[in-house]
Amino acid sequence: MYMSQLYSPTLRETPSEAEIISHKLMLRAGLMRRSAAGVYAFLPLGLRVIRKVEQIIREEMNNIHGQEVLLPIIQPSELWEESGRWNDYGDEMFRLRDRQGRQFCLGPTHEEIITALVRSEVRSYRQLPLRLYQIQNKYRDEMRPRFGLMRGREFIMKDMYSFDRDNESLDDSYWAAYHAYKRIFERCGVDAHPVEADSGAIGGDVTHEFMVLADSGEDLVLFCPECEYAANAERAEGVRIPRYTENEVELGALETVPTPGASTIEQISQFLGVKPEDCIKTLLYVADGKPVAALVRGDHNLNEIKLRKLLQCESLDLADDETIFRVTGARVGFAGPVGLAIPLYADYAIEHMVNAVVGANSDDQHTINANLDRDFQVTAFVDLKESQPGDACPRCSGTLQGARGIEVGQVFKLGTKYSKAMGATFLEENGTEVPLIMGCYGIGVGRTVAAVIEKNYDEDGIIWPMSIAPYQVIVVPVSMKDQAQAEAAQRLYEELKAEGVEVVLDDRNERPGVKFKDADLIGFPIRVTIGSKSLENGEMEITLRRTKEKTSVPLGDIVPTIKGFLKDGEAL
RNA sequence: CGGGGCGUGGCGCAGUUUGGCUAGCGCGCCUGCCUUGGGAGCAGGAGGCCGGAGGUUCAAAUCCUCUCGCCCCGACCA
Repeated sequence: MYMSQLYSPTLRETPSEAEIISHKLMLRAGLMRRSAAGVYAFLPLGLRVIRKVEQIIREEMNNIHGQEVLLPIIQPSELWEESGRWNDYGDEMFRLRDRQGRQFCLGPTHEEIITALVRSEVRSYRQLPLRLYQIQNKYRDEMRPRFGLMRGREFIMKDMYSFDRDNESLDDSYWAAYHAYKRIFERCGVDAHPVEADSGAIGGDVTHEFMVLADSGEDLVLFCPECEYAANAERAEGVRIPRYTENEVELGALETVPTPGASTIEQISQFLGVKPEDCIKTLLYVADGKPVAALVRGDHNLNEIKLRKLLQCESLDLADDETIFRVTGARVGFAGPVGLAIPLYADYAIEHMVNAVVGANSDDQHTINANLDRDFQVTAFVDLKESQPGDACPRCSGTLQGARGIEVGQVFKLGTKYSKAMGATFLEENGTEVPLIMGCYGIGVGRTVAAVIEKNYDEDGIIWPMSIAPYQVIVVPVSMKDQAQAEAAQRLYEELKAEGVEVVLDDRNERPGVKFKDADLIGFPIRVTIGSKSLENGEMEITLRRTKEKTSVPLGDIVPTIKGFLKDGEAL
């Protein structure tokens, strides 16, 4: 490809729309352009990178006996009604109608489609296991698209779905995908750490997310430096520490004190001169229409996912003002466990609190010296708090540390959630009809590209790993006006192309500084510079993008040297 | 959806508070000369009904109303 013809408009200045490094660089390097919020067009260089990542994924999926399919993006509502998600998905789903008024959606994911496809064809255990995957656009009307490819409303995703006859076989599928993922990200030149995760709306129990650690990540990952434990903070388990019994503690007298207008923990602790960790936060929820209370320590946050899982409910919302008044007899901010006649679930940490400050269930009043057993009982002690760095490791005696992570992939064991709902069954050897056991395995392709850039850049631009660089080499003659340079460049370009090297010739009549800046910005791993002096000495100069290391190489050795770099591309 | 901010040539911005006559600057773009190892220089030039619609006014980028779009922070997301 000639640089003079390449449609890759580079920008000197960063468009104001971009905030994080990968987004800025993708726009500046001319990889993509925005079309609407969370919707991007890929330009030739950007597309080449995307295609390379897809190809790596494809190879690794094929390796574990995945078979590629192409599924509809426009999906009929009926299938989603079968699984129950036509309602559950809510505003996040792009919905549309055809001219007859039939309802469709732009597929946010493809469990329904694939399950429908498989149920009509798979009849027997002899056809299992089956692993199908697709790489294509998905659509989610995100409440907040942001950071370029990081969170788009239209995005490219690889999804594999596995169908197995039993749990052992599902295990094989799951771990095959897990290990394929490790290879995929490694080949893409980025460290992605598997961490325990929550399965969210997709359902299922066992799941790992693959996280690229970067400050721009949207998730908080907690990991233990002492052992292997690593989890998304929303999933990380709390630890129940046994209650001391030997230590006698002086219990203060229960007393209700006025706290006018102090309804937040911060206000209360300030007003009463106590620490937030001496207060109990009483949160009222309505679960499937019934009120429940969740207690966490004042300095902790409640993890709603944990509460939802505990209650096994369909709907869970913070109680509205009216409900709170009905249940507690007070405004928001003055609820407490003492005398509250609804189920009370308390986080483990509550068990250790002595002489706590709690809401008095009466406007502008709190109760001090509230103590477990003597003043209130709870329905159960459970893990409810949002885990955070500094918490105890649930697996060993270590202390959890935190880091931001970009979720580039996730693997789930789905079980029979979809196959049962949609009647996807097969006949076992003994003739019984049972639902298929499913797993699903996603990778955000665009997000992976963004994550790679977040981890591979410098002040001059992108530093592509060789494996996914849009082109491997750029040949830069310092001056196109110099006949000898231009010809030597052209010759090298042809030679490299003939050798199968992906190469761009910067044939523009630009000053060298401009060419170098563009080459660095776009991030070609290898640059061959052809200047008059070195050429007279029968040499050219090879510069490696990542290290900025320059080597003068005799003309005859240029091609072999480059091929050598390509062979051990990981080093770049 | 709640809070904040921004829409002015392709990109980055000034001008808006205190309306005023041909709407500016840098970069990029076009032509010519010149230059060629890190985004050169000189000269000439093209390109914007100031997001859109109403309104106020002798006069609106500037004031008022309504809209549309985008970005950031936050709210059970790959």
